[in-house]
Amino acid sequence: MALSTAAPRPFIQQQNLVEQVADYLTQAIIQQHFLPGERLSEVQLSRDLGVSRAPVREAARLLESRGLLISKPRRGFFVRALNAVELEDVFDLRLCLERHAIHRLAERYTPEAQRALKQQVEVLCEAAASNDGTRRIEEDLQFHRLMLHYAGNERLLRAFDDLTHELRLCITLITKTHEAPDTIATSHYKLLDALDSSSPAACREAIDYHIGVARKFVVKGVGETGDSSDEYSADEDVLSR
Amino acid sequence: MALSTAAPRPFIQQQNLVEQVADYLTQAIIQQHFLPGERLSEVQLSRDLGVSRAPVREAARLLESRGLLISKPRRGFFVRALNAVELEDVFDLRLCLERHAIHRLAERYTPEAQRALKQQVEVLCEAAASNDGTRRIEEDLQFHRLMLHYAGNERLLRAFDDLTHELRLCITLITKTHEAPDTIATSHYKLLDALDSSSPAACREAIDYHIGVARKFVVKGVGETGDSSDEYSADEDVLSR
DNA sequence: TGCGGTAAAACTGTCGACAGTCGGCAATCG
DNA sequence: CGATTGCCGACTGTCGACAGTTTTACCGCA
Repeated sequence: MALSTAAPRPFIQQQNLVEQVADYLTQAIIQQHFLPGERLSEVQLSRDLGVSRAPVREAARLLESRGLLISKPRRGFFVRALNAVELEDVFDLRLCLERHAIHRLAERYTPEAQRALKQQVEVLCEAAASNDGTRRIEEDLQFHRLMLHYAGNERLLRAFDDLTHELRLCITLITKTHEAPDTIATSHYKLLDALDSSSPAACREAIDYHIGVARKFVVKGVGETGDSSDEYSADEDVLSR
Repeated sequence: MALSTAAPRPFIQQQNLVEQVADYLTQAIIQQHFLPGERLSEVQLSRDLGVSRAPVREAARLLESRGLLISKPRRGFFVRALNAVELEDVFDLRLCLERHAIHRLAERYTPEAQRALKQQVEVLCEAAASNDGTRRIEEDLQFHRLMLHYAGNERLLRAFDDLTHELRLCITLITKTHEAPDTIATSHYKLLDALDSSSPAACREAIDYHIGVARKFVVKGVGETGDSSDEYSADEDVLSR
């Protein structure tokens, strides 16, 4: 939990402290330095990072809004642990967003978008071949992010980004699962082909298949490690207010 | 998924200062006490509300994550002003979410859901007849919230709630526009009929029409008042990172 | 009168401190 | 011996203060 850097004034120097702390926490969480369900102490973090509690609190709130942390009043922040149902919901929402995006994109598929996506697939394949699991995942997400971007709806992109944070929460669990580079390549080229064809049905089929595969991968991977019980989610009444 | 509202809530629930401030700010914003683009001073708010700056800052961060405020580093917080494009994006995303939701709901349309939605339409009609514009809007949103809820994807509901905050940002502008109660009634009963029919095509058509009408209403209303220039959005590169 | 530069004012980012609260532990009672 | 109650430590919620930066106001100068 506590990192080794015990210097009175560690690496962090200038720029927004809140963002730096947020980045640090994000990395620590998705790299499993903080385990799901683990409680994070504000003072402890302040000491470890050499900053006061204010930036830590604000960063924690930021991560809470991104779904990486959960706050219990007067108890503090806990690392979010996705159970199986929540994971299914995440992929269902992802399907919802990407279906919409690919249709919108097909309506306005410019050569520029085509070029950018094609290039990104190449980068992705390269990453897949390099055996760097984390980078492969990031490049994969970046491809989809590009799709959402060229779909032309900034708000849609933001919703996807919000979701992405939660995706990373569980995806990194299965970084080891090494998908064959050519499988990834064909999987993504299918999306490009569907876009080229301008056929809504083809687009939908392609994206459904694509996300279905990803979902199976992650759900299976998480299922093996076991979904921690959500002891912190105190059965909130979602209909209130 | 707990829809049992009988959860043992504590009788006295002393609300956080943060939440109280957030509620105050939210109300002040959607009631146009703070104008779009206006800068909010932390110290000013602290003085006015009789609290320190810490809760104000945290509340502002919260509203920022909800899209009601925008923060510029070392400049402070500004009330978000939606321009025409952003407004279109909001309704496009809403269409995306609700299309998905109504399909999921059609797959698992329980009598309980049917009853709850029907009842909510009645409440909505009553509100529409009462000439209370704000309440009409809230009951309308609550109907859609119920739809999303019974669709069975909590994450989808959260995405909708996030969007709702931005919807309120502009909807209240046109509170005066008084839609006829029977128009609202038929508009929503069409959704229920589509759900009863269990036909995906009918569901999609109904929700497309429904949201299309709402969109026109709001876009027209905002267009009249004029969309303030987004001088605070410093042309950020959305593709970075 | 218009303009540029400087200084004051105001504000945000950050910090340390205090008080109320929660969870755990131990002493007490049945 | 088990359950209950009171106490203790730790931690969060909140506060006021300081430093650096941005904005504004003012003044001299052309």
